Amino acid sequence: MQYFLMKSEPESYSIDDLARDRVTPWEGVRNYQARNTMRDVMALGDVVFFHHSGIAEPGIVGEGRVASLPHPDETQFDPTSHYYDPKSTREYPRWYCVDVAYVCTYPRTLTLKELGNDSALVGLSLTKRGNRLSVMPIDPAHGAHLQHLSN
DNA sequence: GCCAACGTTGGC
DNA sequence: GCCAACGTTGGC
Repeated sequence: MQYFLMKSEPESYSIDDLARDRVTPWEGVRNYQARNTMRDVMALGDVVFFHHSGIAEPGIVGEGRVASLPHPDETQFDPTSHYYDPKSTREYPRWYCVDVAYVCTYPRTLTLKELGNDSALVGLSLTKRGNRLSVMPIDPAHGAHLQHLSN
């Protein structure tokens, strides 16, 4: 079992939205590295840390689980979608995603600030300066520590 | 709202 | 294939 982290601006999609929906396709990722992680690395049942970005106290707010095999991101085919990609075709889809199922909301936010000061999390790419990846793998030891912190 | 980081685009 | 310009992300 592997650990990953996915970022979202709560204004656009929050952990509460996922709690309500139970499962959602993680659409709208338009970065090749992030796509490759979803398409080639993730497996059913893997743990996903849910990170809120773009707010005063960014941090990890809960957990999800990979709930599907990779599949084409439908929004790339939709001309009315913000994520429409005219260069993508049904035959050769450019963008893939996985479904993410809700697991839990943490009783408190694991703030970026806190995580950046934790000696057990040295090397965590989330807290590296300039990191913009919205989907990233998390080292197993770091993942276990994050779950420990959330209790 | 600023700006660092970094991915993408397009001219050459 | 280089690289400048531009756009986006996201913390602060």
